[in-house]
Amino acid sequence: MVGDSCTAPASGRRERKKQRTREALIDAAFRLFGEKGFEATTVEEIADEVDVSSRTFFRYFASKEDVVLTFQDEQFATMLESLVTRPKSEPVMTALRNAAVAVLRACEDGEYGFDPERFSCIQELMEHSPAVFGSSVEHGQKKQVEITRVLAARMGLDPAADLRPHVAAGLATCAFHCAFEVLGTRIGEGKRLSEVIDEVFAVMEEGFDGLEAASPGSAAPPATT
Amino acid sequence: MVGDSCTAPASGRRERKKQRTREALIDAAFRLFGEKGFEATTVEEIADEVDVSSRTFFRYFASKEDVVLTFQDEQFATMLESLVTRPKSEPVMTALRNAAVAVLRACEDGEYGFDPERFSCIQELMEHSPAVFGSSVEHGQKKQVEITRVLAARMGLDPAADLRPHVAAGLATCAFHCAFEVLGTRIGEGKRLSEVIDEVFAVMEEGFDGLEAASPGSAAPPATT
DNA sequence: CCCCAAATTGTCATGCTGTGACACATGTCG
DNA sequence: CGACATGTGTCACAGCATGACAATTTGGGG
Repeated sequence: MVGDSCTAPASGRRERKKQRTREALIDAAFRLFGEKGFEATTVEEIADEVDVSSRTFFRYFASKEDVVLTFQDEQFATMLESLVTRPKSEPVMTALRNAAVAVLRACEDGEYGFDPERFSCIQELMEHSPAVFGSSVEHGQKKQVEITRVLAARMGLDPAADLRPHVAAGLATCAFHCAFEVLGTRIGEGKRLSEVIDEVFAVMEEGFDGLEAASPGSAAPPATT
Repeated sequence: MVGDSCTAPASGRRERKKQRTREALIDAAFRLFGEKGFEATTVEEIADEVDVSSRTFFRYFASKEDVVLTFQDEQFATMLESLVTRPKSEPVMTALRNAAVAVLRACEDGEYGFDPERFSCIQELMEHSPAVFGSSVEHGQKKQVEITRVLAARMGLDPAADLRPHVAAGLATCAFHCAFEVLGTRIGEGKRLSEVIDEVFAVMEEGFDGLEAASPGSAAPPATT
């Protein structure tokens, strides 16, 4: 127990099987969610589809929502990576904006390991299923503290002593929520999420009252990566 | 059915009794939540305390969380009222800031119908109970569209055609989340929520990168009402 | 006063989520 | 192969939430 050297010590076979089961559960879940909707799909049905017991499902996922959240976690991790990669010369909001746009583009275009089809499926779920929407918002809010940490480091501030990293991280989360909400209105029709979030960040930087507070330096263009 | 003249047509008595039951349920719920925590309290216990069946509880509240959300709804309504009262000369963010600070002060000081004790009780619940926190965030996100409507009207914009009211409303929601989160860290120790949210708005207006983007006109002081 | 109609409530039944306990079997390693 | 660990199925159970129906209370008239 002391010398716990390996992260995935178990010999390959077991681990691979678990991974396959997990993937199978995710696939089955998304298929059923797509066919019958999230609420109308029971855990038992998902488990049956993969031929495991319901109990086993809950050994892989803490809840039905967790299957969907899994994905959000990956996006989130990618966003964080993208964020730390941004040159320190960029203003904070610009870095956040570029990181956000980058990760959404990746999801939409299937770069990295992302599956565009599943991405849009999740968007559907978020719009039509309150439970998914709710848990996603909640989860995002919890994850926000990680953004705060990264930003604090980037800004050279102590998150326990300065509000700014918290607010900056909050604005990023807010941008996602806004973009998502707008996507469901007439403004967002036919637009891609990455596009909309870019516009949201633009509005944040420009301000609301006429042209009163148009920022000086940081009117950075969308960035090509 | 056509000439539906009355809002509360039912003869006063019935209505009053229902109201009493409702209040009793809320009181019992908060008392138990305070004693044993939210998750450890079952609906049955709450109902028993008031001597009604569990089934009846669910006729008054859609869920256990709903008891807490009831409150948030009142705060929200008050905030909206406060917002429409703000002079149109104020910049949007200033109006939001003043409205937010006003409603939180009211909660803290027991103005209007607010109960300060219950207010702080809810804050406790939000910090210690994921379910409450989650449903609150979710609920707030849903209510945000109402802020968007009000702001759009104030700004003279069509919310279906312009991003700005959506973003402004999002920033307000974000300010609440941030303030709340910060309250749990060392920065917020001993501070009142109204104080913290005021600071959060200040940071939003000032920007993050040194003094680079300090806003010109709208550095409004906290406002005394 | 008494009966009718409407609203409120209790009871019962049911489905689903999520968890704990325990036995079984399957993979792992010496 | 044998000892051990790990994953899985089964069973049991608690809690949330909802539908259906009967019983009760309440309010309004005749």
